[in-house]
Amino acid sequence: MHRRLLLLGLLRQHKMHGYQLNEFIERDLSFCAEVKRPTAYYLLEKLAEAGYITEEEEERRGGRPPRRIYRITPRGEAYFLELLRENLRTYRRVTFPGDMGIAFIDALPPHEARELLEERYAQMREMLERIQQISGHAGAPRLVIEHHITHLKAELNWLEEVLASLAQEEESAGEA
Amino acid sequence: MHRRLLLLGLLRQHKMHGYQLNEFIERDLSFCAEVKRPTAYYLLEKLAEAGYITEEEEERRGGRPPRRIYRITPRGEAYFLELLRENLRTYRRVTFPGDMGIAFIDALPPHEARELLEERYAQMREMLERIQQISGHAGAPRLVIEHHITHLKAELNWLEEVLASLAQEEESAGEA
DNA sequence: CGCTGATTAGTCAAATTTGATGATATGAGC
DNA sequence: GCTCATATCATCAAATTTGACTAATCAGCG
Repeated sequence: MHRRLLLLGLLRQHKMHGYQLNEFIERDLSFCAEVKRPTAYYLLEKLAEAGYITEEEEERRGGRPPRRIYRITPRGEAYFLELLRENLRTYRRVTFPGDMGIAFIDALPPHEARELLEERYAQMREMLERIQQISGHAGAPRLVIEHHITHLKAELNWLEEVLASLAQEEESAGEA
Repeated sequence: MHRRLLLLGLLRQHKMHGYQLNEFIERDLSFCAEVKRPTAYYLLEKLAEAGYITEEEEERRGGRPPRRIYRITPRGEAYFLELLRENLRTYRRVTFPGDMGIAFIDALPPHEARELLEERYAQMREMLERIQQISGHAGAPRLVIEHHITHLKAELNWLEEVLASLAQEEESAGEA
């Protein structure tokens, strides 16, 4: 449902055609939202079927696919608020794909595990910097950016501890 | 791929039939892994097709569906290590469904938003406690539990700030 | 001008994921 | 010894998600 909420929330601000919507999501929200192009078109169709948005076809010059302009309806507005309340009210836990590796980390020698996780660590640092850059950039919601910054800092801290404990394992293995 | 890694990782420890696997995932790993029953069966089939695991049918008394025992193969072992290295090496950003609500929080009066988020906050606290309980419980990987604890604490902190800023908005709105 | 690479706009087939369901067995309580 | 709840073992149809693709227009340039 959070994807529908996103689409409705954006259409609520301005009517738009699909491409615009996707551009915006990819450029400004890719750091926090995961909605690929075809998914967005799929959902737009669903939302239109359900009467939450309207599709108007706009003639385009040439043989290019005509673009469709989506606009939220009053029912869509109401649905948006419903989804919004539901979203704010409930906590949905996230799962970290990266945890699966951690769960089986003992399958590798500590030395190798540490090297691999150091690459991961570097990528997390980069991501943090990229997000801190966005801060100025309008279009991205401030609170969400701050959320991701908080989150990434916590992730970095945790990973530092893991790395430290791996270093210790290496040491005691070296002694033995 | 992280789901395949999980299945292979578990089968690497013991051969198992699908039901057992699913039981374990639901009971001990649901806090960190999201793999529903049918998904697991689907992936087991795929892994078997690819030769990473073998399926042996075991006759069951009565008319119950026969259970199939899955066992990892040497190729599966190699594939597991490949997936494990890849998983440890790369950072995959997570997206928070709950951010979509935050992004549009201004659509609600601060007062209502705060009330809703307070419910969310309570659920997060509960989740934290539940995870802290697991700590003793064997079967769940320690590092992953600690990861989630770190994460949840950071989430709680962040949400407290959001709540505080909403309270402030309410106040200044009250004055006006 | 004619070519190349980017941009615009959206579609399709295929892979993945899940809610709902089936059918039997086992155990607890009466 | 009967009934209802729960456990065992999965499958199916339907919804969702995405990688790959089409096909036209446009901007730059030698």
